Amino acid sequence: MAATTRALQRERTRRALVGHARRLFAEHGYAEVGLAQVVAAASVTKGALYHQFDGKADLFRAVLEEVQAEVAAAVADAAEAHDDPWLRLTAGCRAFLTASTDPRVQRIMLVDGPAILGWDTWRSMDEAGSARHLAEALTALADAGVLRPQPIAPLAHLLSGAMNEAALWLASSGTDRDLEDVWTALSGMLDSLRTDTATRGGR
Amino acid sequence: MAATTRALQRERTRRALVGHARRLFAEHGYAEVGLAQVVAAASVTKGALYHQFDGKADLFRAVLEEVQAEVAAAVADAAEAHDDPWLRLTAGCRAFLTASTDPRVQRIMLVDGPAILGWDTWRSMDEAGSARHLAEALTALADAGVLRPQPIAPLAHLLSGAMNEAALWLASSGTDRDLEDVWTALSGMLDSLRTDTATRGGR
DNA sequence: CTTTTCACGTACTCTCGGTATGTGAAGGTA
DNA sequence: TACCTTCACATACCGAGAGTACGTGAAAAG
Repeated sequence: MAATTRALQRERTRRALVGHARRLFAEHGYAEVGLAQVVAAASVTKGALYHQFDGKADLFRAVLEEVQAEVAAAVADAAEAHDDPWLRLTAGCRAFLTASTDPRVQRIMLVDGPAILGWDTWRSMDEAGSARHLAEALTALADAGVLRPQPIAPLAHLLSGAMNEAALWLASSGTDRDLEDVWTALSGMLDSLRTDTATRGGR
Repeated sequence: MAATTRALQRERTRRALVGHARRLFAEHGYAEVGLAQVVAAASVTKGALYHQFDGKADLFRAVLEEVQAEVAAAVADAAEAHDDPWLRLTAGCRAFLTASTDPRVQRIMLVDGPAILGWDTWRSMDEAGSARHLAEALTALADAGVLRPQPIAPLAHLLSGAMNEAALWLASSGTDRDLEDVWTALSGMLDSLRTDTATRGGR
């Protein structure tokens, strides 16, 4: 296929646009960033942007996809470091909490995302990312009989929402102490889902 | 005091603007609604709007305050119907879930709010509303020894986030069955916070 | 009755997302 | 290698909508 010059250039331009847009959106918020700033930072013009994307919202969507993919990868890495399904769940949750506390992630993924793309779209994108790992981990535990029999979807949404909000709070006023307190409380919630009532280590 | 003609007229105009803006914002979303539509619906002009508000975002803030006040009132009403602190908590949570499932509330309070005003501002407004009732209920239970000793703030944020997300999910694809499943799962989480491990009735 | 204030209307500006069109190099074809 | 097509952009422009400057008439003050 020759790795055509055109395809390479196209990909470089796209990378530049997404990269700079991501930085600007994260720093100032979607509404405060003009396309003029983005194309200037990427050293291209609006023509290039509209050749690659359908518009500002579509550019944001590409940025969000990248951010969510990275968070999902962090969650997956943390989970795959363990064999025990329960540890996979807790390690994944902790990794999500850590990754989502990054301000560069938050504004894009948790604040602007739903408002720009609509909640339904945001939801489906989220479930293609880290939320899928959560649902899968819960399903595996339910199948293994570790969790009390119950519908998974409502549980996954409750936990996902809890972690999203906690991450925002931690980034806003969070100390290391707050992170540990959140984790203790969240661990307690997770433990309460188990069939055995014994509390496993919180840390 | 005399209830001046001017003050009355001013208040009527403000009411009209907030009321119609609320309906339009809820129906189409903040970004899709122009100020021209709002002032036309309220039968005034942009001059009136900018005389009463600092701009579009400030108008939205007034709308959000009204919505949050109503939700908070619903929560407070439900809680005050009970004397037992635990029932006050659960009834308040259930009321919040019900009220927040209304699409007219969601888009303004849960989706657009944080993005338009910024998460910090949205958070402080939320804590002046229903989130305050949640924190107070939890504090009362902790003081009474019903809850295991633990920091309240992280817990309140986890629960608040869980309910926000659950409400959005319920409105999006929710049946009555889903509502009950969410409530069962949430009740389980709340129960797990108690000193006694006995599970009280979920309904 | 004069003067000031205030609530609002009118007309304008200006930023910014989006579009229509031009252009030159890459890549296929004879 | 001459020609033609495609593609990845650049340039110039348009329209919508948020925000502003200024005018006005009725209410309140004196």
